[in-house]
Amino acid sequence: MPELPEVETTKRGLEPYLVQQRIESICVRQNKLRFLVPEEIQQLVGQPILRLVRRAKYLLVETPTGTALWHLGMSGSLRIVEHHCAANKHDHIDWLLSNGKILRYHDPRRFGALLFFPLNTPIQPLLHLGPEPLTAEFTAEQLWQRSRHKKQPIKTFIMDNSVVVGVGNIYANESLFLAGIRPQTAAGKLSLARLTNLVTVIKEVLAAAIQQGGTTLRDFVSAEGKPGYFAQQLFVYGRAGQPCLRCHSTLCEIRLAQRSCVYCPKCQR
DNA sequence: ATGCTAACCTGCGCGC
DNA sequence: TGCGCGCAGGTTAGCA
Repeated sequence: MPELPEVETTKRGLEPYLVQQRIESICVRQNKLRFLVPEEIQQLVGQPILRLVRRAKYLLVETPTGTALWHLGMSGSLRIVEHHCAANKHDHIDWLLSNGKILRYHDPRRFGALLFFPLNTPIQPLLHLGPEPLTAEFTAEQLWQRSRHKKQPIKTFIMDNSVVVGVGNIYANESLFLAGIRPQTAAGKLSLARLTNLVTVIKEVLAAAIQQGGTTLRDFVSAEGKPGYFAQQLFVYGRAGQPCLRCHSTLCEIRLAQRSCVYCPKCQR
C-alpha cells in the first residue's frame, strides 16, 4: 500500500486497540513475506503492547521484551477484526489480543515484512535512514548539500531513504509538480531556492495527506476496515495524457528507475 | 562512488 | 469468454 501518510494513519487507527493490550497468541499462516517471518516473533506472546511508533514507512510495536517491526510493502494492510472473523485469502498473520480483537495482516503481493528485535538489539532496518520529512531535521540546506554534483534525477534522489524517508512514488510525483520541477532534472543542478520550495511542498503534501485520513489510494483500508477516500486531489499521478489541472497542457509520462513519472511539460521545468 | 536493473509476488485492466 | 501482456503504493542485492 503505503506511502508514509497511509502508514501514519494505520498507526493512529490501531493505537486505541493495541496499546495496553496483551498479545495472547500469534498465528502465522504464510511466513514467506519479503523476509521469512522469524520464529522469534513468538517471543511477543504474553507481552503487553507499550506503544506504537512510526519511523519512515515502518510501524514499530514496542513491548517489554522487544520490538516488532512491520513493513506493509506494496499491498499490505493491518486492521482490527473481531475474534470470530474468519481469515480470507492473503490474510497471512493474526495477533489475538487480550481485548478479544484480532490484529490481522493482509498482503496479496507479500512484499511486506514482520521482524522481531529483542530489547537492546539494534533495529537494523532503521540504522541508515534519512530524516523524517515532517520534522525540522529535514531541511533544504541538508538536501542542497547532499545533492551537489549529483547527476541523479531529483525524483529518484528524494525517493532515496537515506536522503529523506517516506517520499514514495505518488507523493514524489505530486511534490515535483507543486514545486514546478521536472522529475528528470539532475539533483545537483537545482538551486537552494528551488530545493527550499521543494522541501516546503513535500512537507505540505504529506501533512495534508495525513490530515485527510491518510489516503489517496484506491484500495487503502483503514484500521476499522473502512475503505479509504477515493483518489482525491492528485494533480499528476495516474493522469498521464490528461490535461494539467493548472494550465491544461497534456501531461507527459516517462520512467525513471522503473517508476512512472507524470509531469506537466509547461508547469515543470 | 554512483546510479540503474532485476527481483521479490499477486491482481487487475487492456487489447486482441 | 479467455489469454497474454504490462503495470501497480517499496526495497535492496548486484552489476556496470
